[in-house]
Amino acid sequence: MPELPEVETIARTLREGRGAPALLGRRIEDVRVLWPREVHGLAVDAFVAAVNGAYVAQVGRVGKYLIVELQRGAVRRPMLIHLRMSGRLDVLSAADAFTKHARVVWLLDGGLALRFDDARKFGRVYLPEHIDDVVGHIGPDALQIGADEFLQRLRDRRGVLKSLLLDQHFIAGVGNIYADESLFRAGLHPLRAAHTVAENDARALFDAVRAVLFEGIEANGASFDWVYPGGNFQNNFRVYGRTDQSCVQCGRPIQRIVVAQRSTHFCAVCQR
DNA sequence: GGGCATGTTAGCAC
DNA sequence: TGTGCTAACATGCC
Repeated sequence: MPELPEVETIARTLREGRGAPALLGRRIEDVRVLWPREVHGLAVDAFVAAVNGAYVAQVGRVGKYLIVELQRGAVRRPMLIHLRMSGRLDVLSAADAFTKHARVVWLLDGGLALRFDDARKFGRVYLPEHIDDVVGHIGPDALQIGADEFLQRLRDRRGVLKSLLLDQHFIAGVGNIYADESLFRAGLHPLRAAHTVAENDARALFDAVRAVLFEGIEANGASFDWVYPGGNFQNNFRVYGRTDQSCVQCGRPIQRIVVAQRSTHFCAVCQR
C-alpha cells in the first residue's frame, strides 16, 4: 500500500491523533503476535519481553519505514514497521482490535490497542538495537536528500529512471505511483537511461519528486482501493492508473508498459 | 477463473 | 560489481 506520503500521514496520525487516540505517550502492557512471520529478527517471546512495559517516546519515518521509539527507564529502543503492500496501523479500542487480518496487536494503557492489520502478510516489524541495523542499507530519504547529491547519484547509475526511482538503495520512499507522477511532471520517459539525463532535466526530476511527495502528504496520501482510507491524492493523478485516458497536457492517450515488474504509466508525447 | 495490486528480496544470467 | 529478469511471499478484489 503505502509510499512515503502515506507512511508520513500514518506517522503524523500516530503522533497527533487526528480523530483517533494518539499512540505517542502510551504504555505498552502486552503484545499479541498473531502471525509470527511478521516479526523479523528475533523470536516472538523475546520480542514480547522486550516491548512489554515500554512507553512510546516518539513516532517518525525513514523512507517507507515507520519508526516507533520505545523507552523503558533510561533505555530507548527503536521498533520499525514496514507496511509493504497491504499493511495498516490503527489505534483503537482493544475490544475492537482482533479483526480478521490483525497480525500484531500491542495492548496499551487506557483500554486501547495499536493494531497492525495486513491482509497480504507481507508487512514486517523489527526491533533492532539500532535503527541502522534495519535501514542502514537503504539510500537517503527522498525528502532529505539535497539536489547536488541527487544529481551525483543519478550520474553514477546505469539503469532506467523508473527502476531507479523505485530502488530504495537509490533514494528511499518513492514507490510506483509517485515514481510515475514524478516522471510525468519532469517530462522524462520512464525508460530513459539515468546517465543520459542532462543536468537541467535531472534538476527537474529532483524538483518533481519533491513536489509530488509534498502534494501527497498535503492530501494525506492516496486512496483508491480497499487498502488505505482517508487520502485524497488519487484525485491529482495525472498518469497513474489512467491508461488510455487523455493526457492532461496534450490530450493523447496515456500508455501503460511494465518496467521493473511494475505497471508504468506515461505520455509518449510529453515524456522523452 | 484470470489478472491485477501503493513492496521487497533471493537467485540467476549477462 | 551492477543491472535486469523471474519467482516468491499471500490474499483480496474486479
